[in-house]
Amino acid sequence: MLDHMGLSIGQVAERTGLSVHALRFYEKEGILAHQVHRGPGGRRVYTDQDLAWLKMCIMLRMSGMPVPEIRRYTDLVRQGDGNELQRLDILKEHQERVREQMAQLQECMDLITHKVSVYQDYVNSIDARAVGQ
Amino acid sequence: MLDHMGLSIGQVAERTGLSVHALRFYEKEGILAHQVHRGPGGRRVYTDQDLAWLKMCIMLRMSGMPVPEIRRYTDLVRQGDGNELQRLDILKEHQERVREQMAQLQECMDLITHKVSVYQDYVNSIDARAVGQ
DNA sequence: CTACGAAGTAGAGCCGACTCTAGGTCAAGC
DNA sequence: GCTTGACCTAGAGTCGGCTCTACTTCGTAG
Repeated sequence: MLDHMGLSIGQVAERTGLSVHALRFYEKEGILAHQVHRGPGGRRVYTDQDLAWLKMCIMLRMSGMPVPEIRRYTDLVRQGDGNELQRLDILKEHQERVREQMAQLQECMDLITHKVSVYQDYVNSIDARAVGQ
Repeated sequence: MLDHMGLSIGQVAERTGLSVHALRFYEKEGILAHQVHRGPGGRRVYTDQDLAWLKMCIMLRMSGMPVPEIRRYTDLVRQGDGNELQRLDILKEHQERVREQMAQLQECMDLITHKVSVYQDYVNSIDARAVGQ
């Protein structure tokens, strides 16, 4: 086992819920802010920062940001100071998309809730009749 | 053009936002409640009910219900009265998933909003400094 | 009578995001 | 010294949901 600082890919998989495959895939896709350090035998050693960054990427993915756009954002961060406005733009755009997505979902939810209550009433009325007999 | 009742596939595509390809695909996948009537030359003629059903399917898809599950639901409806409890189950399950999805999205939204405000403040502070010079 | 546009069918292709396979290295434990 | 298990790489495969292709058939307009 590695010493107390530095996590193996398996440990990161456990902590993030991603598969080791997905972790390697993300790395290949260039969405890790800084190159992952390698330990003996060429094994990946993740820092806590790597973990934190990954967790943010997971949030972005969960909310539907495509991998290539996460890479664009990551690239900006990697390039360092001076491009904060561009980073902000990406985030704001995504924020807008998430907002729309939530509105849509809410609309769907309203419809579903309506249908559920209609069916529930119907089912209840059938039950009541059965009991009454 | 078809007479006032009955829509062509193109008209349905327009009204639903789906492509004609997608409409044929949905039909092949069996997610139309009732078989689409055919007009002269074997062309599809959609009724207003078909349209309404499609719109509901679109809501279910938008909220992430997989096509096979929409089919399961559709099959129940096609089979007619007596299986309302099963329909209700499908809807309730989906409702739960949508609820979870919205909670997740909200979590992501909170993170993004936080990051946006941090970057916004930073960008503003840079601007202020530039103006002050 | 020719051309066009909108429809039809069957089936292949595409895209994104993983997921898995094959074959290999290495350290620890029996 | 052999097995096991976690890791490595490169690249192939999968899956869902369309999307597109190829080719045909109509009905109307020029």
